[in-house]
Amino acid sequence: MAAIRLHNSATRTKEDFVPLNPARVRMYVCGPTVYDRAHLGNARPVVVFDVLYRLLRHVYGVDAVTYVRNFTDVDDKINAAAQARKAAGDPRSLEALIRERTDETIGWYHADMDALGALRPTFEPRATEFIGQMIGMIEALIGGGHAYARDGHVLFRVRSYADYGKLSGRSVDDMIAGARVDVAPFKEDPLDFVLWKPSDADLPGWDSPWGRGRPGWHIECSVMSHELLGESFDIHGGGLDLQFPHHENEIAQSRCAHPKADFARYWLHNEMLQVEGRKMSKSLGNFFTVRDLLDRGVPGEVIRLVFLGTHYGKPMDWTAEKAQQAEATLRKWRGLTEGLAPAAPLPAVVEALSDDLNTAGALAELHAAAGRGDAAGLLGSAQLMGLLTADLGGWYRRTVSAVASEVSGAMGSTAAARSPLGRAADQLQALREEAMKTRNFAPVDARKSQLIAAGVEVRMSKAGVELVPGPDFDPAKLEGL
RNA sequence: GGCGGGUUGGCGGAGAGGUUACGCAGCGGAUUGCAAAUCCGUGAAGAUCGGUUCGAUUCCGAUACCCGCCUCCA
Repeated sequence: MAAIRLHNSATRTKEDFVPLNPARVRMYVCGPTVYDRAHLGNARPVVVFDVLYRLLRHVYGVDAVTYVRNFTDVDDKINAAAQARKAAGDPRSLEALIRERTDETIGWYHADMDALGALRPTFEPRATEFIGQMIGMIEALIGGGHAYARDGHVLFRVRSYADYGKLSGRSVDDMIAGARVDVAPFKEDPLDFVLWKPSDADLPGWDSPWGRGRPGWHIECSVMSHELLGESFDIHGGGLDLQFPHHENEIAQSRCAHPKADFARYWLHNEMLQVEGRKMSKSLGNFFTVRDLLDRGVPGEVIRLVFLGTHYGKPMDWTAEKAQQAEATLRKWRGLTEGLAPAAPLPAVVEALSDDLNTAGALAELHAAAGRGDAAGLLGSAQLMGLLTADLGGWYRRTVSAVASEVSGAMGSTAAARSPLGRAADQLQALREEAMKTRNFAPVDARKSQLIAAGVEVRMSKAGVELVPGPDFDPAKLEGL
């Protein structure tokens, strides 16, 4: 079995992955703040770490891997959404409105990520379910001299952790010199960050030794990873934008609260997503959600394949052209593998994935397998990457080709039972057989043009007629034919 | 301003100090009533300038350009 090698952000080198316990491989990935639909950028870490999850399950066994991805359901944007509904006259309590909003968003998130073929993590904890443990960890940090309470706030004392900045390659002094943010008066040091902050009456809050309040952002991940994975675990992942300050702060909290433990041993960060060469942003008008793409008819499997074409450590550019190419590739592969049983994943594919998730290299091996006609190997390997699975094949089955009945005489009673596309294929076949006798191909060409105009790909050969609906297929245009 | 990453053929995008990446597009051929699809074959690269080396696109340095983070966006 090829050893897995991963680029560890903490050491900036590619290292052999050696789990603390091969029978219990543990991975934590920072999940979404559930205030709205996931945008396309949110989907990248989901797909990246889904591939890693699948690889770890393949290597260590399905039951040997524990994958935790949290939901952040305490957040000012969530509060704002709930307050807006309350202001609009909703009689329910703020807590009920927040819960409704986060429940709804989590449902969307699950539906959208399922559509990308991402397996559900082993645990998906919500921050609000761990408030008590957060208060406990904050108290421990205060007790250890790593945090202090001021005016209802509790702040982490950054100077108390010597390695602060190590993960992201920053020095505390440089950051203070370049700081752009106004420093709150209750901070001992400009970089100290909030562990707990007070809530007034129209904000959600929990009772604590420091008054009614709510947790800061970073503490939840330290607490939930500790509760579900322990003081030391193997992999911690997330987007590169989280490296600082979020992950830096997580490390500081966790290592100060549990000084004898490693916390996370391998840090993986995926690079950001761009759209047509530019940062995705609302102001540039290129902002869209996963659901937007799915509704526009881009299958989740296509999104997934586009993502896997770029190594996770490099910025990925989403383009319409890539989506088209990916769809063509999947159409071809699904055609090759339809109805087959998957073989074991090809060693070359496992090897590529084991080399720091070289998904682009693995895809090249898939192409090679297709080229040499190893359809079962292609299928098994693709499924290891979450592609060509039964769950993701709906879009393909809906556009599966219609082949004309062998003999024109068979059209009679069976024609009515065939799909519109099947009937069109039968008709074209009949026209063609007639034309082969008369040598007048004009009627065939005319019908062919109509079908192409309806978004259908027309294939004619000695074997017969085959109609394949393309991405622009419009069944309504077949009606009049 | 501080820190980090990147620059590969028409496009996308990998690995490897010396040997074909791969996909799409292009070109040639097979096939086809014509096409499409499919199959076979094929040209094309390594931002710039230096250095190390027998040899670098691959290692080191500089320059240019691009991008990200520093603002509770993955």
